[in-house]
Amino acid sequence: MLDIKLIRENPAGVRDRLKTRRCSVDIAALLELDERRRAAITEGERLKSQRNEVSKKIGVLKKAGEDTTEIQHQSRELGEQIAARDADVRSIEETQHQWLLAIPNLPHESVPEGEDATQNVVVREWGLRHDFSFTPQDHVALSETLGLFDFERAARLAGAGFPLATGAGARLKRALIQFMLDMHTTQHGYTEVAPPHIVSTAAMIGTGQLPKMAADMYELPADGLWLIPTAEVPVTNIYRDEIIRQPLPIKLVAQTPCFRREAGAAGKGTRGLIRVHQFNKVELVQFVPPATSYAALDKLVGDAENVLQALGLPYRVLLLSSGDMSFAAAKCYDIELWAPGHGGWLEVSSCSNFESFQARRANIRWKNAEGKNEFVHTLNGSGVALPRLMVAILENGQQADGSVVLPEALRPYMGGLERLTPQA
RNA sequence: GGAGAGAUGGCGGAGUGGCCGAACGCGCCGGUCUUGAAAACCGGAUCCCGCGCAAGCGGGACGGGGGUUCGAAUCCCUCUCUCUCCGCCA
Repeated sequence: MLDIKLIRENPAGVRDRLKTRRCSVDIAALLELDERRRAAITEGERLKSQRNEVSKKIGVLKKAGEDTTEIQHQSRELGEQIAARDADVRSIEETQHQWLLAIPNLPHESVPEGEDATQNVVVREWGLRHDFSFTPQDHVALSETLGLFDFERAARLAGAGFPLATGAGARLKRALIQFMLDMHTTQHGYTEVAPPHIVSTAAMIGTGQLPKMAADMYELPADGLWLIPTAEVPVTNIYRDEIIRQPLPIKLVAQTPCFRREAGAAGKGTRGLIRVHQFNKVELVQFVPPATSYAALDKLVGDAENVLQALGLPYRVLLLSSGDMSFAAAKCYDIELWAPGHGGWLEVSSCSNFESFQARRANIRWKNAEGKNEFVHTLNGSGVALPRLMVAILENGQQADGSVVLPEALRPYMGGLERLTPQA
């Protein structure tokens, strides 16, 4: 949520920056509404001040045993006027609040202006995309011969897009989770948390999924709850409505399933594990002092990259253009893995600085150096998402004989196994 | 799911209709004393919003929301959460 004061102080600047993400807001109308809101508040407070005086007088007169019928009548009338003013204020505030909730974050000045993903900027590339002496297979074919996933039978359980890992595939998934959590907690300074996978509407509003993304999420209407689309939601909301007293930054890592309806996304290019309704993801979340949030973002991207480097997988880092960023982000880097069988890059991580956008929605503050309450900056990034990571491991590690050589760093988590071999 | 108890400032804990934003204790900040520290003593400190260049003025907040009343931390309703007991249960 943007600060209405910022909009008031620099309406043209806000409008222009929103325009770079193809969002146009009627700033003038919003400010006019704000004008009305403040006028109603001022008038209501003037009346309340009057009533307070009159009430005080009633107390004094009663104590003196005097008649207060007339003055009580006066106070009651004031009360009625106040109630009317308060109703105005509430209704205007509600309108304004809904309006502000629907406005995306302002892009940071370092974000390249662009219409969409085609204007994203490749910041760096790491690792070698090696040539195969044979035609590389895609992960669906590989996992079939290796017996890692059963896509056919999985459809019986919840339909397409809900993968069923089997045997070494299930173990690989577990090993990767363990491997990544260990790395972030022991090398990057994160504290592991294990949050609920279901959250309230308030939590979804706090991180910005609602009201905009309702159609993309699984809802439990009987309970007013939602399945999380990412651990970002429960983990960021841990500190909702709180003034954080402990020293910042707070760095948390969580591994959870993520549920996404991906409505309308089925079809080509979504085979196997590429785009699924349920997947696991290791998520990094930080609460930092505003002054350090951009340095923290760079470091956060590095934390995710370290996972891929340790696994020896070729990747590239993109700086997203203003038009391609998600609703709440001020700046965002994507990390994409090279998938030779798929023949393209696969996004496995998205690392964003939300500045105070989420903190303002979720009301997360801290005591800054001057002892003043201030909204924190929140960041998060995948570290990393599992299905596409598995795709890359399989497709990059495949051999001519159909086996897959596992990254060395992963072997201790696979009971020393060096390679996945076809089932007899 | 049923019955009961409770929710007050950073923490503990008073306060049951009218200068209560809230006694008191702890903790915190500043000062005096001290070579330094502790102790003791003195002083200070909540947050949100509106108006104002500012000094400041005003409004609101005692878990959330609503109500009664001229006036609510205090009375009523409701929701949430915590605790105790019973039931159910992986």
